[in-house]
Amino acid sequence: MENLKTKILSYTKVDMDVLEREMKKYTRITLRKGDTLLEPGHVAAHMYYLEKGCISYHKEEEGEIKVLEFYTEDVYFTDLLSYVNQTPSKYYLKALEACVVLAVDKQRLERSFANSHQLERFGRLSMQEGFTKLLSRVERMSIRSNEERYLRLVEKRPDLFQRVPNYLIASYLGITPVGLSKLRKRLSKV
Amino acid sequence: MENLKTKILSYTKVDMDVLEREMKKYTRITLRKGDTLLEPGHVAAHMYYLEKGCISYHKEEEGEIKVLEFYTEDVYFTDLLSYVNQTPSKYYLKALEACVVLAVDKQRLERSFANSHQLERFGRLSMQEGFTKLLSRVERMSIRSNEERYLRLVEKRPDLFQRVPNYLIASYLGITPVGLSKLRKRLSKV
DNA sequence: TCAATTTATTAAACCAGTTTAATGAATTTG
DNA sequence: CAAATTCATTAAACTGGTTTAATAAATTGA
Repeated sequence: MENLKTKILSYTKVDMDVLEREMKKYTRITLRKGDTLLEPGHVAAHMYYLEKGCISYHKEEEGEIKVLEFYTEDVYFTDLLSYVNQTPSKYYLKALEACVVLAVDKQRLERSFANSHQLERFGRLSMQEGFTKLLSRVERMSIRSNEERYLRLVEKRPDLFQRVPNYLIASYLGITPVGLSKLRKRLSKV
Repeated sequence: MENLKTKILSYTKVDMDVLEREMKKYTRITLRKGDTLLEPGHVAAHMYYLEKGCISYHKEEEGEIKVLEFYTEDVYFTDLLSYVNQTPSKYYLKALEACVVLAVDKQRLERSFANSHQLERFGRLSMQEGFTKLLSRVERMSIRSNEERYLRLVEKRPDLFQRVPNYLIASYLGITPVGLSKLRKRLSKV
């Protein structure tokens, strides 16, 4: 749990005894490639911390996949839309590789926040960080040409191309696998 | 300040004396159409609450406008990327109509959070709400066809079409004004 | 209120990405 | 390890949006 502790402390000071007690609330889950952490119709009851691996946050409708986000090491994630309102999710959280995840359920986490100003503060700041990251994503999505969006992704998250299949990258970029293939070919010619 | 108080209390309980003291930290700013609250190169020093009007959060590069968000009544807003890291902004926050805005500077707000667990909690929950709203935006952006994205916007934020010029709507949707015009014509024919 | 400016529409030529389908490469699994 | 499945590329025909430019409509402001 060292990475998680370090993560929390990177946001704000938390007393060691509080932090140790907090760690006890998390359970470690190991996932094999293809395993599902959340699927449509279910309510997201947990907040997750990704110790190891890569998770896709995506929708599947009419046989089409729409990737909203790829999560990689040392980030918090869940389906926030379902988690916040405790409504059925429309999304999948699926392991793209073998993963190790730390899970804490919402009630417990809320209780921690209520009982400790320090942890509440950590909660606010980590939420803020997630927000700014998503804002960068929107910034990148708002680029009109596929080519520029692709190049930006190569620049910002080069690791994804090693660990995520091409057709999911295409979906993340908002194009078809065929479109991505043509785009790459065009780029390699110049 | 009644709307703002109600907003804060909708997130969590805050003692009246704390709330009243908090209100004193906000200053009311009135903007005329076209006025700028933040421009590129400047650091976002304030968090804002929009009492009245409509604000665009956008970028201007090579004569092209890219709208990331439209803010309307009773939401918090700022350039979070600049605000959080205190780095120069790349964006504009501009009044699309006459606006009334409440502003509080970051230092003061941070001090409030540090001094009051209740306010810290409010900070966390309002950040969470902003996050989920942005997530819905990403969800809508990830729709591939312009037509569906347009119809979704008509459904979700019909008011925007009354108060925002068409070419900004087009930018928000990720297409050109010409493209939007053609799209509307096609839809009206069916 | 009229002139100046900004915004919206239309047209025409063009192009990047889509769809469908086929082939080949790579990965998974019994 | 071979067979089955999944994934990536290519081709061809098509389509929806782009660019550029011109005109019309609406808004602004002197």
